[in-house]
Amino acid sequence: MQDSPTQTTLQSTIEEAIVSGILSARIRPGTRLSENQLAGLFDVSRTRVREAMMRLESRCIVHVSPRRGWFVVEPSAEEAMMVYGARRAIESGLLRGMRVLSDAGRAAIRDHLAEEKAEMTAGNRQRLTCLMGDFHIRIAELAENPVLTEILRDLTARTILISMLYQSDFHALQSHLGHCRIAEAMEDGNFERAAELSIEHLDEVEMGLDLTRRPDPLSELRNSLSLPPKAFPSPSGGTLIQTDPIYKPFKTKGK
Amino acid sequence: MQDSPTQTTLQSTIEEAIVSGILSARIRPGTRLSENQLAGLFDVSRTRVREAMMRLESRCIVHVSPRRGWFVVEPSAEEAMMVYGARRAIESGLLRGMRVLSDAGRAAIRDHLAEEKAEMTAGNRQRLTCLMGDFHIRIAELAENPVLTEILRDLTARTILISMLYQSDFHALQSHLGHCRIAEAMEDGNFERAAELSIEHLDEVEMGLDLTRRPDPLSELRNSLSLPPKAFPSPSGGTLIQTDPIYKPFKTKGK
DNA sequence: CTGTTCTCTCTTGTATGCAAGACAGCCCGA
DNA sequence: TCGGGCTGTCTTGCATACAAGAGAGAACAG
Repeated sequence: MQDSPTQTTLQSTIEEAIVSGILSARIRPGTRLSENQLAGLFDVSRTRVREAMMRLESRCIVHVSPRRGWFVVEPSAEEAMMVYGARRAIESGLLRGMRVLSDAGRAAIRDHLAEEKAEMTAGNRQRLTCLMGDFHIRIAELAENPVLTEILRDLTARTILISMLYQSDFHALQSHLGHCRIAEAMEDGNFERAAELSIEHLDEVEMGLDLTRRPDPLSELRNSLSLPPKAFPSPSGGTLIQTDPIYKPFKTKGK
Repeated sequence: MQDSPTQTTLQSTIEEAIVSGILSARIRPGTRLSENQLAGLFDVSRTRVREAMMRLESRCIVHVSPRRGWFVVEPSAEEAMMVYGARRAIESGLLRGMRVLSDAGRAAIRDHLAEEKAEMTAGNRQRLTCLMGDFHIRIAELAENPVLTEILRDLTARTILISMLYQSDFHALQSHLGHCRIAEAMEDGNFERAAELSIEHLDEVEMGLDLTRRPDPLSELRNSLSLPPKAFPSPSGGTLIQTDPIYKPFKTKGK
């Protein structure tokens, strides 16, 4: 009766594009996603764009303000804490439940850490944000449980949005070291220790956030003036969706 | 910018109705959900029904077979194991991360266990299935983390579908005792023990499934003949959505 | 009786059209 | 100079129309 045995949730192209845009920190929280623009970009009608948006909304990645538009979520401080809390519970539970680390898994982790290290010297913040999130997805993949992986992928997307909002300065080295410690414990086969370390790591990252800061109340103004976002250099170009001002200047009284 | 601080995912009425129908074991896996019928029932157009379906699909609760219809998912054996694996990781991680059990929480658990006990003597299997699932949602609520609660609610829904498919006989007493043990450990403040017990409990339940059995390959035929499902008495009535045969008899050459 | 083809009706897939609301800018009065 | 209403243009919300595919049943050939 089921079409595919594993039933991997097939996403629409639009959905994938937006999620991967967030996971790679190319799309900022609060970005407006216009149905018409997306429909044009992907050459489909608004109907299918809306379907993608509905799905993204149920994954808490996108949010609609009635008759104003769709926006990438800007998690509140409270929500940020919840997301970190959830990740602590899930990732630690996942690690503690592991029994063996396969050779392939060991290799994947090593490769990932090497990449983190390499990219740290390059210092590309956007790329680093993406990598730091990816580590946790890699870990989830080790458990070979697509259900968990999918859950953690969405939480990672939200985490990346959170760090774009609240992370004043980026402790890449600290994160990297945290990841190394977790990996070490895993290589030792000490998954209980790895679980504890993952909690510590997530605590550290959460502590590094400035949750008192309002999520950039000036972002709208900033966008309207076409200024670059606060702590980020303006993207080099080629972004799928630019963070446009909400309302572009009208054709001054065209007819 | 955000409309609500906690941003609780607001579901459409249709979505809620279907999920709650599953959580209360009134809707069986494989049930066809016709867009037209739902549109009629809720007095809206197909558009809104489809939106609800899209959201449910992204939550792995519903599944579309192209141009045949929407169906409540029938998780495969493999998927069933993944769901249980995910629940083990998440629920144990959640419990192990708890620090205190509030008085309100203690009361909620006690009330729930009492209700389980009461309903066991009554022996209403449908109601019991619902209660047994609810226990885990109650636990999630104790952590006061809506993100986790939502994740576990969806996993619980899928679990209920799984048990409707694979649970040959219903070990309500066994489940109830497992819940009692977990609650006891929590009341003692021994959350580590509670976490271990939750893993054991989920293992037990999973072991109680007959995953070798194909998910009722005759269900379609059975429905077409309007026979009651295998081990369940036919619902007393008042169900929101009846498990209709896929194709009702046509008006014999109406025109 | 059995298998094949055809037709007809149902289903979802997708685009489109219209309505209602939100906001920017204008105009005007104080 | 400032504030309040008006208007126009954008947005999403929602219903509807039509296209395309899937399957049941009828008709028919062997």
